[in-house]
Amino acid sequence: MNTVLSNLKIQINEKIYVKNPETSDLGKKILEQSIVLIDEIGFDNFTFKKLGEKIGSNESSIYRYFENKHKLLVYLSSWYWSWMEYKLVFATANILDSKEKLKIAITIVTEKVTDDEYTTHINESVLNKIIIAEFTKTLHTKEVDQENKEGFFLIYKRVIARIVTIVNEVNPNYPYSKSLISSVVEGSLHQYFLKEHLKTITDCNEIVSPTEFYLNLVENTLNKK
Amino acid sequence: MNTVLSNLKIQINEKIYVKNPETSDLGKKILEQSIVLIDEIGFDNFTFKKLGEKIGSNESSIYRYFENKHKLLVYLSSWYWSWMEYKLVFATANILDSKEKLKIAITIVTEKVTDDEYTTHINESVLNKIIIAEFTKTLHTKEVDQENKEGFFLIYKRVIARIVTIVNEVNPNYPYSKSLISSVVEGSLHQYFLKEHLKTITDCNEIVSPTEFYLNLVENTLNKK
DNA sequence: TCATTATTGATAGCATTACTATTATCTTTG
DNA sequence: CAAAGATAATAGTAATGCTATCAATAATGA
Repeated sequence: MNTVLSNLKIQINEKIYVKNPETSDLGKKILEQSIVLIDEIGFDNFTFKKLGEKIGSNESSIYRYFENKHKLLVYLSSWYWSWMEYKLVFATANILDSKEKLKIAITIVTEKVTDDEYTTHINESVLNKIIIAEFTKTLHTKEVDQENKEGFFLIYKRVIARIVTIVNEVNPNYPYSKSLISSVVEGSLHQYFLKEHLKTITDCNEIVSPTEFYLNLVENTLNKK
Repeated sequence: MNTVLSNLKIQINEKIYVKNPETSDLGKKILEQSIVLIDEIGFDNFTFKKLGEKIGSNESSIYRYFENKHKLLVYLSSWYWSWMEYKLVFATANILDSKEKLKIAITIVTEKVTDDEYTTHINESVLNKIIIAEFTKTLHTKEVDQENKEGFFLIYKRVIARIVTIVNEVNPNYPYSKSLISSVVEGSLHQYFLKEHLKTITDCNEIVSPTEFYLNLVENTLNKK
């Protein structure tokens, strides 16, 4: 069942890759080790040549899977948000109370990520570190509108849309549900970043979690009359 | 008085530049035109060579002012937040009511930016567009801790700290004032970005402003008992 | 005003990056 | 075992991100 699940849950837009990396050993090694290498040296210093050396393969072979490193990052991001969506749907299924459902959803997207043992070649915990450090770079390019049109960010937007739906159930009169949730999802990554690097402008630390902050924020915002 | 003000309000950390660009014509042209060029082609495609061509000067001359384009972006960001701090201090001076002061502060950091006529070589409106599109890139590098130690982000953190102080006046019992304000300042840039590029996950548009959303958010969060 | 110094411009050069192309080798699978 | 497909090795090219050198101006001060 595990394999069935791990195949089913992750569906990546075909335009993001040249050849589907999930279909070969080399492809999976590219995914696995690019996560490790980007975490190690940062996306800006990451090159296909260095990745090739790391996986004992050739630069040109990697180009057969991804046009460039930007697309690879978009792929990894899509994978991450797809996995997040899966967790979200799974955790909120069969929960009838909207408030409870929202609480679970906010927790899922803001809590600390641990590795999912069902996926062998992706370490979600390290991938999460990359998303915290590098995800904004997938959006902040001159090509964002074109890539958005091609559906590169669909899964990310769908994750947000799902939570927005729950917010609208909890409080149909609140007029900023989309901004609230996009702010929570993006902001949570930012709070994790600050907690690590700019500690003086966040309250999040070993004791106070981003989840605690955001649960409180969303509750106060929606339950106000 | 205007010149006095424009000299007084902007004080940039000396470690960010090789030679102070405010001290020469070429330096000012570098600042002025780099803003225009980064806005035009994006920071990723921006090079000192292209900037040199644009200002009719030489690549190597620009290197005498800034070590690399990253430092130039850090400089422009510092300039922006310094200008923002100035506006903030100015607008909240002599306001006695904390709630009113907070309202003004949130408005200042989230409202649409228009050009400040007192500064001749910086177009704040275009600079704001760059900050929306590129500011996170100044932080999301492998050198962030080192650069933070050297004070590269001091002004940004001070802007946030100032507003945090006001939040603490308004509601001394609210335990997440730093996360709230860092979330508002960063999130506001993000909402402007979404409004432009990923409209489906924000409520902000021509009618609803990020300022409206954030004033509501902060009010609901702090006035809850 | 002439000499010194600082600033800028022009040119060259080098290592790295971001690819593309070609050809050889190695695996599958029919 | 032959053909097709995937990968590896090598080479090459244009752009990037610099550094170094030297010449030409401009500013300054003795």
